[in-house]
Amino acid sequence: MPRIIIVEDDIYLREELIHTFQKAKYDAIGLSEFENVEDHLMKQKPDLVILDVNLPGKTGYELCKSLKVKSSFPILILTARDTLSDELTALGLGADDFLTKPCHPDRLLARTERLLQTYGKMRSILQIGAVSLDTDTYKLVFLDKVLILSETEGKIMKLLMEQFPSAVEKSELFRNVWGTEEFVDENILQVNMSRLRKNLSDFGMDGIIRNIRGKGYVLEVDGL
Amino acid sequence: MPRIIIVEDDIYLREELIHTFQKAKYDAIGLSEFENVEDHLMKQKPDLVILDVNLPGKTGYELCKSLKVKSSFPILILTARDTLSDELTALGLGADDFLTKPCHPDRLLARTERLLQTYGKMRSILQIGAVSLDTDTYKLVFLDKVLILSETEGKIMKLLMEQFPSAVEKSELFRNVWGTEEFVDENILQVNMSRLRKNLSDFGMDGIIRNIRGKGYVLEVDGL
DNA sequence: ATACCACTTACATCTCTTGTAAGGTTTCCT
DNA sequence: AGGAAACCTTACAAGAGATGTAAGTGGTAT
Repeated sequence: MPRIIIVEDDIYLREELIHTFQKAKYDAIGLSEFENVEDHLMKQKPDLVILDVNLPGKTGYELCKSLKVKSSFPILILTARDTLSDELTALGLGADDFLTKPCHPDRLLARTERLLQTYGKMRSILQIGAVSLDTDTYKLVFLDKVLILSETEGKIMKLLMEQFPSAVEKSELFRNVWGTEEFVDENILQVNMSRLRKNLSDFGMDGIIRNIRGKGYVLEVDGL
Repeated sequence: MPRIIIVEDDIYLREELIHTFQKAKYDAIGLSEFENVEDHLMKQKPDLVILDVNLPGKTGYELCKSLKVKSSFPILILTARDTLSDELTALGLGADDFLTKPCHPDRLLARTERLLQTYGKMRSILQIGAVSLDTDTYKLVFLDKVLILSETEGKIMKLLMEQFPSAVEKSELFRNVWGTEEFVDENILQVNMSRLRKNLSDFGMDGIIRNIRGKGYVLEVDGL
């Protein structure tokens, strides 16, 4: 049951949308908090997001832009602003579809369904900016180039991308990559970090893994 | 330069569309033959297809449906029929977007651009019905299950899917997998076919590779 | 019936990945 | 400045997985 998060401040419309999606067998959730929408959203791990444009605080456009940088779920913008320039802005910011209110439920459902289908094939793909990683095969794609990482390096990269822009603690790396919290030998992590960095560097992604002394590692994806 | 194929029987509109896309730095090609559109289209290896609905011969809907079974490029339906039911039909058949004529060039370009961006991540994916194969990593996906093939088996599978529904000759397999036309030892092909079939069978795709005595092999994807 | 083609299994080789070891470099604190 | 702790790098060897060879079985067409 795909999870759809609805970001809409009009309570009445929000409930209506939730109802529409729930009737169609979706796990529809409405957000009623408009502070830190971004964090709330990410925590819910949505399969798709419906976004209004006129929101208290950050606009839907700003939200869309920053969500698209670090997420890989589709975003559908639903708004009362119906000019071409609104549509172009939305699509330009990475929105996957743009519909205007009022919108027939069937149209909304059909568009939603189609997006979920398209993105279904990419369920295993993590995305940060122009970089994407297939977590099944550890295929890294960046600027039309492809690099296939080995299993260990891939797992490290996966963790770094999942937690971006936060840092990943060493203990967490040990737990997730080697299955043990007790990192008897720190060296093994360093060796693999070294290998991964070398590969990334040859690939054109120099210096994107930064060490945090005593803590762990972070991804540094400013330039990309 | 992404290649866009335009399937539209109205000459005037077709030229206008081609011009719009060419100005936007696309490799835009119009189809003027409406017999065997499907074969013509596939030969051009498009990155995206713009499809009219009212065509001589097969309708755009029929075309869309059969293209979607064997291809992996996005399809945008552009039509004068503007009812909700038309849109629902199109989306239901797998169309990636639905726009009505007359359509502002900027809107068309923005929608096209977005589709190309979304599908860009899947450039390396072959698709036949419910089966897909990533030709970089040889990740095979079928019914939410994932199987990662070894390089040799993956290359064989790739050829079979690329040429579907035609057969692949043994000489072609030797050329593409082992880099030599002269198949000194036929056994190596048989061994790898055997291994591939075993893996596919365990994966729930039993008997989909059929031998053609003296010729080669075909994919048999009726049931899937 | 027989010759040809296709299929299968076992085994050895090879490649790629991983962890270990050892030595070097950077950073931080006194 | 000096030393310790944390981090980085390179080389090497063991291990796992993939590939090709060999040899024998089974099926099909004439």
